[in-house]
Amino acid sequence: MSKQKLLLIDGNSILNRAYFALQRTLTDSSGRNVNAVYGFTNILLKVLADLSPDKLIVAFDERGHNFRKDIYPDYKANRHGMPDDLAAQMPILHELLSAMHVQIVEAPGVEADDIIGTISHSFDGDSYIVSGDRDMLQLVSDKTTVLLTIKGVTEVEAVDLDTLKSHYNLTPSQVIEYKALRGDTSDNIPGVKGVGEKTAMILLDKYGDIDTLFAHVEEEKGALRDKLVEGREMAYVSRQLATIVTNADISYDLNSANLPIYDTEAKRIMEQLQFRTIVSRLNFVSNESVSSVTVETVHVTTLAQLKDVVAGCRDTDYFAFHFDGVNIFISVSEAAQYMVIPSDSFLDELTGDVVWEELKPLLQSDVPKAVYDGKSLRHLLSQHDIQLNAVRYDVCLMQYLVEYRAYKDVSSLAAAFGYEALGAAIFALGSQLNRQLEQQGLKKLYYDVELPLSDLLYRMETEGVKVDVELLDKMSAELHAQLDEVTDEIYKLAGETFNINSPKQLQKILFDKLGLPHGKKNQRGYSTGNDVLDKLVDLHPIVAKILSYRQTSKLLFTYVDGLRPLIKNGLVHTTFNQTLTSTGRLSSSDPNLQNIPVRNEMGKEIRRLFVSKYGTFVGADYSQIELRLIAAFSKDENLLDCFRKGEDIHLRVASELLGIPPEMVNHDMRRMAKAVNFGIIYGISDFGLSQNVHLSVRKAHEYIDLYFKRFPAIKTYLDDCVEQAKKNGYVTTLTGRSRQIPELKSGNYNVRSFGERAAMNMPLQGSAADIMKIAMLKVDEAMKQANLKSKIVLQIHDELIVDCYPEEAETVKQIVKEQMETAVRLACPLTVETEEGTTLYDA
DNA sequence: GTTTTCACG
DNA sequence: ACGTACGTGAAAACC
Repeated sequence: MSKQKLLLIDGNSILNRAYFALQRTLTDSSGRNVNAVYGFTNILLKVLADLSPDKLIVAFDERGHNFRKDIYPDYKANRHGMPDDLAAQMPILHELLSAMHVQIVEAPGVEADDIIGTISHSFDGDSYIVSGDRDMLQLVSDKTTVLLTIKGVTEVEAVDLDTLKSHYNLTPSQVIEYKALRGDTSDNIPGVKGVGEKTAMILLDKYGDIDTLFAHVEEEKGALRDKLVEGREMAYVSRQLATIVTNADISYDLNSANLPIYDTEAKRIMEQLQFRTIVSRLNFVSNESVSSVTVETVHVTTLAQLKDVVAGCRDTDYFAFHFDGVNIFISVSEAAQYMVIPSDSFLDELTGDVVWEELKPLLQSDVPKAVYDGKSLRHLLSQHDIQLNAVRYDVCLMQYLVEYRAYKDVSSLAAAFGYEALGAAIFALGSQLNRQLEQQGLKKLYYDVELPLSDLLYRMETEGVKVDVELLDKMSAELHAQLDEVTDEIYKLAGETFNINSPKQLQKILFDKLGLPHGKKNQRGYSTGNDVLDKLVDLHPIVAKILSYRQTSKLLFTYVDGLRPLIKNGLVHTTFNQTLTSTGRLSSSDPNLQNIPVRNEMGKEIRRLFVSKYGTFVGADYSQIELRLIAAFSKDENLLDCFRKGEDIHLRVASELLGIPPEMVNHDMRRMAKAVNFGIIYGISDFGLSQNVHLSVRKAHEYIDLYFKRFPAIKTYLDDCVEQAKKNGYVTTLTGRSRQIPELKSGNYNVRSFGERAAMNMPLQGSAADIMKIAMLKVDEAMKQANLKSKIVLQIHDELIVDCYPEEAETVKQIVKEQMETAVRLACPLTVETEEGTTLYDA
């Protein structure tokens, strides 16, 4: 568990700042001025977005007895109360915050800063305090950061221990000492008369605190000494006034200090306040689904009971089954579930063996089942020699299609629907999500693609890929030797030893010690990425060595030595994640077999490590599938014509862009056109293109304009994607798979631009993924029909790898090519190329 | 845990 | 003026 982030808002301070920052009046539907509430809400949303905290509390001053008045009756006497116009907005803000279920803390006689001091002091995660009040800086610590509003309330400046030292030259406790000397007219803290900002800083620098100062006060001379002696008492009173209490008697509940919930009530209030832009930016949830469900859990302890449960399951439309590796949950109702805990003690009746023997026929039967992540469940059950059959509802897959959300496990999915009992949750979700699939027109995608695919992926994972362990050892030794050599040369050239893997240390060597010109900055210092290093390669021999070091160490640690612990009986079994990406692609991990080097010769050698189990690999990949899709979707005749004639697309685009015949296009021109084509797929931007081809942004912009002139239908199509996304909030693929793009509602240009590019890219990348998934199932089916024993083992987005018996290789090639090319019918032909070889290098 | 870098489509 | 190509995962350093 990571450290929790708690966001604490100084309510009065922020509302006050917002009021004075927004000079104009904003009226709500009933004519009240709500400008301060509006400013407050904006800064709250901004900080929430920037920081993504886990918890939120807003603190307010409470009018009433104030102990500071006991110390100094004039305290805050200068504040002639708030303007009526501002005071009237306080209850409106309270109403809004309550509607968003934000926890408000206030206590009689306690000021907001004391509330915040107390909460942040006792919170053991990281606290972030938002305030316009510089007094708050005294609360800064290694776990507390203060976000000060600047420029009114539109932005905040984060002050932690380092920035407090570097920008203000103060320690947190000195913030108090400073105020004791200087005072504060706005709170009517007197300070020492005649001591201002400058003098206070000088004195603090010299003595550190006022105790030391007054102990040495006789060393000061002249007027200053007199002023200090005179103001001594006031300084101590001021210090007490300025000190924020960290043990105030307040009550609050961190457990319910949740982030704002934007439900129908919050929406209603915001609409009433006429916060139109805010309303359009937020995703509101309906209140209906949040109510929690009570479920009865029956603990099954005897064999007779278990037999009853099994009989009950056989007698229903479907039942839910869940196994987390320890406990078993079974449910035939959304209001109740059975829990079985297989015992490992032979004294108990329900030992693991007994339980699994009883459940095996049920799980292997044709009785429909609801499960969460059937693929993982299959792996778990296979350890008990059970083959799961007839999964109807895989609620993990269903949820992924209905609404893409990163529910990382079954508990968070169940919780999102108000369930604590997993069995009952899976049962209920089965039929509920089925209805939603129906409503969204996604039943075909689920039943014909994703559900059967999860079974195929299970078989692919189980099949595994064979590794040449002997070669692995040899490569490891070679690369280690190579790496040692390069390391020595780098140390020699640098004149010292350092950690080459550390960007921080590398920066010091390259830019400070060797004085090489630095490029772009990252969060701490200058980037040492490859694109920067490439430009420096002619300036110093060390640069090439570092690039060589990087390449070798990447290959060695990630692909060679990194692979070793994942080898089981000479095989590696990747895991395909079917519910991770926002576009519908698969991802692969442990090991990731979708990013084995191929782009340069040295890296490609890694592919020799992966060898065929049955004799030979057949590889088949779609040629330019995404470009063909954009041609098909946009119906751009120019592009379609090119693909129908089977021409070289990059060559054709280069010739169109430069206005020269294809035979005049040279290698560089083609490379540039290729980059433009990629840009189109990614949601083009002039900057992105310029970075990629090393062109000026201006030039890149010209090429993009020119491209759209030559391929006007593409422009229309891409604009349409963005417009659809703005109108509906989502974009879709060929199969109806959808992706929400809330970024388009952002007030931030960059976030919004990202949303636009994603809206252009997802239908292409996602449809390509859809097609490949359909193709995989068709290939699998066709191979089964032909009684082949060869097995699909890998999918690399637009490429399939089949582990083949040599005598089946030719048939497999035919089947794979045929099925992939005809997986769907489009306005643009799809073409597939096949290769064959005994290792992944050759295939 | 987050950042940086780099491997892939 | 902003500060970027789309989608991923792994390793090491950093904090």
